[in-house]
Amino acid sequence: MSKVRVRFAPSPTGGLHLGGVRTVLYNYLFAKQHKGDFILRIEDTDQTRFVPGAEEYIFACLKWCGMEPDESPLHKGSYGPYRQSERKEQYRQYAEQLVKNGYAYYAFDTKEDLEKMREENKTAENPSPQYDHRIRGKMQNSLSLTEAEVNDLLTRNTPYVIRIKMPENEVIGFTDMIRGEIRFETGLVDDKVLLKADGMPTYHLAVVVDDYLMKITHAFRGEEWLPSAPVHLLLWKYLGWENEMPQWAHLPLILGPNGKLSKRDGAKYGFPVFAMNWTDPRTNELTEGFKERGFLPEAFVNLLAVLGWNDGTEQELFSMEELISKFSMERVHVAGARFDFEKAKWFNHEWIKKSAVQNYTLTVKELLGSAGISVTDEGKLESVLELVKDRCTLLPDFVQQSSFFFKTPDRLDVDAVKPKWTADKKDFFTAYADKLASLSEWNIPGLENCFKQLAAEKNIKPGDLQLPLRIMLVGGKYGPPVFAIAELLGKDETIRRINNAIVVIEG
RNA sequence: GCCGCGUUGGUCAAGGGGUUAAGACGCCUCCCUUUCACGGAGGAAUCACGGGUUCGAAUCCCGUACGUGGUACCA
Repeated sequence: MSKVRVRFAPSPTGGLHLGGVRTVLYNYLFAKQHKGDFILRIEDTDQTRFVPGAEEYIFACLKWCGMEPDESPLHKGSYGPYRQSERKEQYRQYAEQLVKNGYAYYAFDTKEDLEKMREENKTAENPSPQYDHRIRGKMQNSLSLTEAEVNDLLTRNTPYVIRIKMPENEVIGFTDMIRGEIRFETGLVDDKVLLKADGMPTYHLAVVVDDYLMKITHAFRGEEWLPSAPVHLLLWKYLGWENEMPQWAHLPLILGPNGKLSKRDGAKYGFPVFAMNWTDPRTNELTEGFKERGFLPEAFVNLLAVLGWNDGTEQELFSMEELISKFSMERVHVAGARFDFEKAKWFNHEWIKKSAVQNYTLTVKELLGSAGISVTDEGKLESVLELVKDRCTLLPDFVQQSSFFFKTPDRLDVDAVKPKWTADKKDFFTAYADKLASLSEWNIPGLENCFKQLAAEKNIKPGDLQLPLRIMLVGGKYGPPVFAIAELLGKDETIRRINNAIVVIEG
């Protein structure tokens, strides 16, 4: 069997959203599992939709997710170029070959002609008339015109497209790796444009030609492509490559709160839809990314992998390596899956807990930096992160959970203490600060024993003193166990915070 | 409208003729912890509907409804 080769073929028109990343992921997993190649091909045949920066952005997203292509415009391979715009000259010959063999034809209809045709044939029962076998005889094309007329138009450089000639009455089908047998009636499909007037191929021609030329063995794409599958099927056949056609799988859609997930949903419901922040260079509109929201790439990949796939066991947390060995296209769910941001957050929380803190120390350090807290002692940062990671769902949560280790709180939640504040308590804390100064064992048991002994001496329940101490050190009602905080804060800082807090509370 | 694909709890889902219909997220209760979490123990679903086939159907077949995608010289 020949080497597995799969491809992801985005058009560089904007951000890369969830569904796109999942398509990449399934391609990548399949390729790596079979020791095959993962190819990135840029489908930039629509020059009117070119967006500067979009291609670089796609590479950045793939890199962040840990899915490097084996071949791409940036990774050398023997099947380049990997941008369809740079392959432009290759497509025409295949389109012409189809015309010559009677499988396609020239069409000279202008935009206005097409509009007119749609307008005239539009009825309540048929709101969107197609350019198909019933209509083509009435249009301006090499099927309806005489050879002389066609030659005349051609010599006068009349713009034309090449359309596939769909058979009137055939049934064509294929076996989808996920869905099984799928059939279509060719008479119901329109004569899709294969080569545009500007000489660029449409997706339909380009995908077939390039998949063939690049020796793609398996083609995975979104379910939205299923309706045009008969066109591609016929093209493989008409071009004489039927035996080399890749195996296909059409991946289920990822849905938003209502309907297909769109970037608008993200803005509307407050969750990211793109892998990374994307700013549209034309409108300057920013669409939030999972990365910037504080997701770990491991979590992002994990949650995407199980949105539509599972291994049949109860396992939910998978590393990339596990996914590579366990993934199977046959176990991909057929139905679309609704994206649930709450569950997505759960995955991130789990990955924060299970990862070594070194995995995100740098990111947290940057987050703290932009919150005005500069960390110089990275060893301490790591200890802090280890201590607080159970309480952090998204990376930015670390800012609140760890700031007070590096910076004396600006504001104490005195309201949490004042109502129950007494002279006895003031007395206790004054004495505790004193005793800490001479404490030899600066560790959790030492701090706690000292605290409890003193509380017993003063005849106060230790429980009544814990919250005030927390407020003194943290500023609020949150954070890890209070003696663990004191331990990391160190003797001087702990004593200073207690004494300062007494003044604030008394005032 | 037509065509394709789909339909198991709010969500992700296992299960593919005989099960008390797994598990996870979220929600609720309790335990742990006199912070917040983590962790632990519980609670809540007759598998869209209607017909078949069968001794028996969430599982097979047909229909209906609903959802979703396509119906561009966009991908």
